[in-house]
Amino acid sequence: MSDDTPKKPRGRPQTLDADRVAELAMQAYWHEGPTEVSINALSARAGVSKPSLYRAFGGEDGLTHAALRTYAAQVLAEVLAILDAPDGFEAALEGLVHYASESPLSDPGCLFVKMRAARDRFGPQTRGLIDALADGATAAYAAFLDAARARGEWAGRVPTDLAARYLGAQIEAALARRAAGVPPDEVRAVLSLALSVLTAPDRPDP
Amino acid sequence: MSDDTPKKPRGRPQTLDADRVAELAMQAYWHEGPTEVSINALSARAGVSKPSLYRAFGGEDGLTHAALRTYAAQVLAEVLAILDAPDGFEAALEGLVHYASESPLSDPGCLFVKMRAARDRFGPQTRGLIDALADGATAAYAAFLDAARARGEWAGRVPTDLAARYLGAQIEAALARRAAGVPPDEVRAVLSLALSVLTAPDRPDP
DNA sequence: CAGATTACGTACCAAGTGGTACGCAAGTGA
DNA sequence: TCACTTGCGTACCACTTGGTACGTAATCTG
Repeated sequence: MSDDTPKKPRGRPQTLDADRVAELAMQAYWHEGPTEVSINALSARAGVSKPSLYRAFGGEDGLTHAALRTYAAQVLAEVLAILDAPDGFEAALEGLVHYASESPLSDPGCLFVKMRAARDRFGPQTRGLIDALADGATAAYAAFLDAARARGEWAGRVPTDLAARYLGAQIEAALARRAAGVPPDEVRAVLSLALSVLTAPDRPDP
Repeated sequence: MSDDTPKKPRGRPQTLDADRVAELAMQAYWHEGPTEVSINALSARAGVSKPSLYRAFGGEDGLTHAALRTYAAQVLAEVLAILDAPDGFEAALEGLVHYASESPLSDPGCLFVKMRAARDRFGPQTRGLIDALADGATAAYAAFLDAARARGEWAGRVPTDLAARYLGAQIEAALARRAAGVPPDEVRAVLSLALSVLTAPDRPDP
């Protein structure tokens, strides 16, 4: 309760809704590819002048950062929540497969995957966020696998950290193929086959 | 023997070596990414004027087409030759894994994969070549698997065409991860794990 | 009301993009 | 020698990119 005074600002009232613009930018980057959408086009589409954009986000880096932040809060969080599903290991895996191959949510691919692929086109803020999200994702995968192993639902002989990386790589590849226009059934077939490595029992040693 | 006369051309002699320029363009696109290299930069680097480039290749589409053509003849052909190795199925697979994960040849990734990912940034010629090469690759994979099955070296229960798509997808993903800077050992570990689906014996039905 | 303060958009900037008009050099044939 | 043909590069084109200088409109304080 130190700075509780909601004193009105003095000058002209602000009419730009930064959240709305960030959301719009996210959609554009997501569906059309982050390298395909220019600031010029974006400001025109949002009905906002370019200087206003720069005032609100401080440049392209700030804009891409805000867009990715929005995407993470809005989409990635929901996806990672699949891992905490109460139906057990195989059900969570099935949820992941569904998300990455068939869900209309990822029909245009995944903004995070796309931005990760074009990582060095972005400024330092955005790069930092990309890296942080990547770390968070693999950590979440690892925790998921650890928990499953502890609960006895997963008995794979593959080390947990390799399995986590594997899981991440396969999901990412599926999302990339999705964005490239591969039909969902095919993406699903390939992804299921790949993940069967985790669910299938080990081959007996000869 | 209809047009056998090697009559000298009439005008100024040509000094531009189109093959050399195509090779140079291929290297640049390959190592720096096909969308990162502009015609301006390329013509400067090749010590050739821009109009000369346009005369020789007829525009950006022609240039990217020539570069990819060069890459296909020079690199992809050699890679596909791995599939015909006389040491058998597993050896050929091992060769593929080595190529896609550790070989310095694919340290900068694969130009074909990169161009396929940015497919719709290119003109019709280049797009056509990309599609043709993609079809050729999956056909080669399918033929490889068919032959292995016929020879009795592969007894996987997975249908051949799915296995071919799977193989292609995994190789492509490995090359993409390679280009993204993932360390070779990690790429290899993930790729080997993925391909173990093909080599491991089937799980017995319960 | 006057003056300070703030956010707004017009109109610009330099740099880079793919692409080309055109004059000139370097040869061949008559 | 002289016309003709051909390849070459300078110097430009229109357009897009990310980014900004600056005048002005809208509000609060005095």
